[in-house]
This record gives sequence, structure tokens and C-alpha cells, in this order.
Amino acid sequence: MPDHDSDSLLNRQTKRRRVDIGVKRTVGSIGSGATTADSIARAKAAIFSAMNSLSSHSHHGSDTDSMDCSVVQPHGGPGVMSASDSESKSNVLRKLLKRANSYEDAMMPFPGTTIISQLLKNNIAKNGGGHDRVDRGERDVGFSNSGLSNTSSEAPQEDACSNSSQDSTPQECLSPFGRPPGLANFDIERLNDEHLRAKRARVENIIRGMSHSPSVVVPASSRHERDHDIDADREMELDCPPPNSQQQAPSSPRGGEVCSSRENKRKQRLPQQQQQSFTQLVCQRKEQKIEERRQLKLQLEDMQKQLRQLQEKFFQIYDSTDDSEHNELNNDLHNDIGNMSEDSPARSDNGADERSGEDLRSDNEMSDLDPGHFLDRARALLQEQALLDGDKPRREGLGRKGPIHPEGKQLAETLKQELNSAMTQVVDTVVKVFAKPPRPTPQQAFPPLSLPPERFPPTVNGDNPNFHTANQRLQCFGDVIIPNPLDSFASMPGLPGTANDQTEALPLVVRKTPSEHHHHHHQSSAIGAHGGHHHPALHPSSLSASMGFSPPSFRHPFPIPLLGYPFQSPLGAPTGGYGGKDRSSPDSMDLSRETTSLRTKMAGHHLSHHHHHHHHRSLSPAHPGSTAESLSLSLIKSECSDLQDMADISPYSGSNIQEGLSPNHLKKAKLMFFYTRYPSSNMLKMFFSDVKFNRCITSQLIKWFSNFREFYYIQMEKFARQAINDGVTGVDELGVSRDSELFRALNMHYNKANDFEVPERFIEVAEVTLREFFNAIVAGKDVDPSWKKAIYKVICKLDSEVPEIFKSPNCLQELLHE
DNA sequence: CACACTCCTG
DNA sequence: CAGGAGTGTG
Repeated sequence: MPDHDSDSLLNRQTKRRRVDIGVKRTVGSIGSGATTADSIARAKAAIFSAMNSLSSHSHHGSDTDSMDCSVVQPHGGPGVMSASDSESKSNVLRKLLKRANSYEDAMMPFPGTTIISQLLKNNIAKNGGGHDRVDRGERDVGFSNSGLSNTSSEAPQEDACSNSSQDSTPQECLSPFGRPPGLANFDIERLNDEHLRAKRARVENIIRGMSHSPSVVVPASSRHERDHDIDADREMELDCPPPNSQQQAPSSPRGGEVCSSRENKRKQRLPQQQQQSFTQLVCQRKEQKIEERRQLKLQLEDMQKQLRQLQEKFFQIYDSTDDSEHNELNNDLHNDIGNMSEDSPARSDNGADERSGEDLRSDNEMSDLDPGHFLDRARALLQEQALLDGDKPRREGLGRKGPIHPEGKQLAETLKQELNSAMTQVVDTVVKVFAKPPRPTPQQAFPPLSLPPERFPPTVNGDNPNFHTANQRLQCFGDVIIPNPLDSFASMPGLPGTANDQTEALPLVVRKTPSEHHHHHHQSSAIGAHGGHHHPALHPSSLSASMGFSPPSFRHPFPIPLLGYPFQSPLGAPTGGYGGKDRSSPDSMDLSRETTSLRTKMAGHHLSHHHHHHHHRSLSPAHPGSTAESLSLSLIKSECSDLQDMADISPYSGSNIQEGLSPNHLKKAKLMFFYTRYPSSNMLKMFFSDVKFNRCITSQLIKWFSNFREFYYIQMEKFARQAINDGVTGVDELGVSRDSELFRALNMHYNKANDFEVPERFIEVAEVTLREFFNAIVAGKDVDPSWKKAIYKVICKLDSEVPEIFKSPNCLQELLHE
């Protein structure tokens, strides 16, 4: 037997003696995720799905799957799309889009024309913006042309280390939004050429340098790849100790001898010349990756630009119509659609509704670029249209009518259609491209385009401090699993927020549909926003906290991903967004919340085998370390450099419903422990209503309480034994008071600052626990491996109600400042 | 199978 | 406190 130190043996022995208390508590899946969404929301969802699949290359797309399911639900029922593989995802997307479209068609009596196209063309001509392009009309042309502009010479077909099984047709890897013919073609091609040359030179340089060095040092990133490639053989290659002992870590002295470092072994495995060619391949693949990212970036920019153009045009038209009406109408529309889709009073969005009026106004100057508002206006116009249609309202909720401009209505209609089709096309094409190859190879013959920053459209707020980070984010799209962009829908809850935990990304994990969709239902549908009705489980405090603070600029999810993820930097974020609207709750302001969530996000990521995304870190020339970037850097935990990507990408900053648990949440949980030792997940969800729950968050919270319990029981046992050793004979002599040592230890742990008055009940429970332990030990029950189980059962019944105040996200302040 | 739980380790 | 492991449960 390969030597395991006695520790391991001991461990295995002790592990046998586990005690599972089987305390049964309702595992609450709060509510059903069934939400309704109108076509706009669906379109949004579709876009985001597309973005997501684009970003993740449709690996492990479970996140979006769940979203898709819920989105589809109103029509298709829950089980429609439960498959989690990427193909089905794209299918879902397509269906979804089709539904959205058909819905629109039904809504609109006026067949769509191409007004937008015309307008856009005119605009382009007028502005002389040679770089702006609108290819909706000639999309097909652009598509077919997309692949022609260049070839990537350093994309060898015989990629030895490629684990992709698909050498599919190159065209499928091409961007559907490839450079359109005409306008910008010249510049682009020139750029392409330059860039290609430069890149080639770089590659050759690298390769030359590598082959010259006597001891070929494989870059870390490529080592990863090799790890991946060789992974299959590892079992045979390495004479590792049995799986039981995970002693490959260098920390294990003997294990280290037996199982020498993996990298070393791996390095020696390949003969020299193979290594050289290997390194070449590696470099090539790096380049390919970079190219891929650039292409993705470009595509996204194109999409953004298109959207922006549409918005501008739309607003131009819209502004010509009467404004005051629209506010009313808009509100009306919210209600209307809300009623239509599914009148769920449980989910209502007060904030959004109230805000919509002022938003519409401020938009005119402010800008333009918030697609969410854009859609709002589209809806408003649609509503107008409906009203114009006359005395026969299409639906019940539609009672009002008023003076309207027929022209504007028609315009709105067509614009809307245009928008919809544009989105559909965008999403469809993106999905088509990126959802197809399960593991898209970087072998696209696609010209790397370096993009002058001027071409990058301005962000929502005009200034674009996050431009670089945005680029970087886009660069990682190909490799990194991006948290579900839908998360940014948190403030437009018509869409089911999905877990953005990457555990979802485990391969072959099929999402269990209904039970998984535990969401906060106090969030309302974005459209069905007639506020007031709350979910019974919901308390006003959390509502006010989660809605009232919502910074208007982040209400709409669209600009966030589409405009290059202009997330707030974790540090500066909420401050800027709130604009002093309210004293924001420290919880939602928590600076390190992203930090906490990082771990969550990474959970399970190791299975994705996306090793190559280290490449852009080492090679990417565009890594300027912008402000946001450096800020994010402070959040990077440690070894896992992937975390940086994740950190940058986190789309959650815009909402009060945060994705991660902050230290304040931890503090709160500790205080809650004074009341409940065994909180149910339902309870946790209720009391941490300012956190968006996904599996990871739930697990983390549960783990917290588990850890609390662990400490608690350890203390109990310790003090019980100590009492026995001290000669205590009877339980009566055993008490717990606020000045007893046991209490101090516990208080130190759960209430370190001692700024919370520990409830008396906890003292009693502690005393009971201590006595239980004492008795059990005295009775010699501790010889039984599961002797604690009985105690656990007793203690778990002693949970008391957690005060309502804990449900407030601001509870910490309210609790501690008194 | 997923989840919650405990136990152990770092 | 988190991660991993092992176990029990539905």
C-alpha cells in the first residue's frame, strides 16, 4: 500500500463515524418560477440569451436554459425546453423569438415597412458617418460577404491539441455581422491587413524565441492546455495514490514523493521536437483565441451600434409627438400588458412604474441610449396604436383613449416591428453561429480587426470609463462563462432571474425546471407594473429597500451588456448610480459583495476546462488596466486568475438585489443564529431578501449556519467536558449566563462587536445544549459515533422566531444603532 | 440525482 | 469560513 501517513488513515476511519442528524426541514423552493413576459421582455431575454450563448460559446448554458424555460412558459408550459445542451438552448431562443414576433404581428395591424432602415440610411448619409453601418436591409449580403475579407493564415486545420471535435464549415464560425460591403469596407480591410501582419510578426517572434531557448519553457497557459489534452491519460501516466487520498498537493510530504508534480511529469512526456511543434500550435491557438475575441467584440459593437442607431431614430420620431400623453399612456400600457400576460399582484414593480414618467422626459436630453427606455417608448407607442384602433379595445385592460397622432402611431408600429426583427435577426444569427459548435474551434478564417476606440460607441452615460474593461470583457466572451446577463434584469422582474451560479455549468447537468426556479416574487414583471400588491411573504421593508433605491440608470438591462458592460466598478458603483437619492443601505452598498460572490461564481467552474482563456491575459495587447480593471483587481482573490474575468463581467451592479453575500450578510446571519440554529432555506430567502438567491447563495448561507452550528456545538462539548473535568456532578450546577465563559466565547463568535443584545432565549438554548452535552458525556454516550445526533435533534427544536426586523436589508443599522 | 447535513482540513 | 468528503433523504 502506498504510504499514507497515519493522518489519512485516521481520517478515513473517523469519516466513517459521521453523524447525520437528519433534521428535516422544508426545503423551500419559494414559489414557482412561472413568470410572464410580454414580447418585449421576451425579446430582451432573447437578446440576453444570445449574448450569453455568444459569450459562453454555448457551453454549459444551463443558466440561460432555466431562463428560457421560464420565459417560454406562458405559452409552452414548463417542460418545453428542459434540455440543457446548447442546441436546445438555441432552439429555445429561436422559438422564443418567433413567439415574440408572432405576438407582435398579432398586435400590429400595420405590416412592417422598413422605415427604420430608410431612416438609418438617411442618417448615415447625412452624418457622413462612414463607419456607421446598418446592415439590416442587406444583412444577407453582409453575411455572405463576411467570410471573404480575409483569411487567417495561422489557423492550421491540423490543430493537434485541439480538443474540439468539430472542424465544421468555417463559415459557420464566421460572424453573421461580418463587415458589410460598402461603406466601411475599405478601412476595415486595411485594418485587417495591418493587424494581420502585426500579429503574424508577433507570432513568429514568439515562436522563434521559444525554439531558440534551449529548455523550451511552455507558457503556463499552454501547460493548462496540455493538462487538458492529456487529462485522459493521466490515470495511467501517474502513479498516484488511490483516489482516496488527495495527496498530490505539495503540502503532503510523502504524497509529493510518490506523485511528483504533475507539470514536471507532463513536461517530460513529450519529446523535444514535439514540444516545439506543440508550442507552435499553442501559440497559434492563442492567436486564434485572440482573433476570436476580437471578432466577437466587433460583432457586439455592431449590434450595439445598430441598436443605438435605431434608438436615435426612434427618439427623433418620438420626440415629435406629444410627450405628456405618453407618460400617461405608458403607465397605462404597463398595467395593460401586465394584465394581459398574467396579472400577478405578487409581482409588481412600483418603482419602475413610478419612474417611467420622469424617465421618459429625462431621456430626451439624457440620452438616447438606454434601450430599455427605448422599448418602453415602443410600448407606449404601441399602446397608442391600440387606442387609436378605436372603441374596440383589444383587451380588457385597455380602456382609455385620447387624441393621438396617427402618423406617429404608424411610425411607432413600423419602428417596433423593425426593432423586433432586428433583434430577432441579431439573436438568431448570433445563436446560429455560436450555439452550433459545441466546442467552437478557434480556426475561423476571420480577420482580426483592431478597432479604433473612436468607433466604439459611447455608453449610456456618454462617458465611457469602462471602455477598456468592456473590451476585455468582450475578449473573454469566448472562453469565460459569463454570469447570466439576465441577472441585470433584477429590477425588471418580469423575467425570471436565473441563477448565475456557475455550478449550473456542470456538463450534462439538466436543469430540473420547476423546483429550481425559486425566485423572489416580490419582484414584478417589468411591464405588469401596477404596484401595491406584494407577495404575502414579503414585507414592505424589503420592498422599499429593493425598489426604492434602484438607480434609474440601471433599471434597464439592455445597455448593460449591449453597450459593453458598463458596470459600475465594484467600488465606485452604487455611489455614482444613486446620485444621492437615498441613504442607501449599507447592505446594498457593500463594497465587497462582489468578492463574496466571486467564489460562488467560480464554484464548479473548474469543470469547464476553459484553460485557454488564460491566453488573453498573457498575450493580449489590449490589456490596459483601466480604472475599473484595477479596481476589480483588488477583488481578485488569489490563485484563480479566471476570477478576474468573472469579476469584470458580473452584471449585477445595477440592482439592489445583489448576487453575492456581503460581510454584512454574514454578520446578519450570525445575529440570526441567536434565534435560529437551523433556518430553513425558505427562511433564509425571506430574511435575505436583498440577495438574489441561486443555488450557490443558498448553499452558502446554509453552509454559514452549518459552520455556526459547528462552532456552537464544539463550544458546547468543550465546555461540557471542561465542566466534567472541573468536577461538576450535576446538571444543576451547570448554567449559562451572560458572563459565563461559554457565552462570551459564543458572543465573541457571533456578535464580535458586541453591538447586539443577545436574546435571552439564546442563553436558555445554550444552557440546554450544554446540559445535553454534559449529560450525554456523563452517561458515556459519547462512545457512540452518533451520540451528538440526539442532541442535535433536541436543539433544532429550540429555534425561535427571528424578529421581523431581520427581514429588512437595513436591519443591521436599525438593530445596531439603537 | 440533488440537496442538506456533518465532519475534517486549511 | 470555505472546500471537500461522505452520508442520508426524497
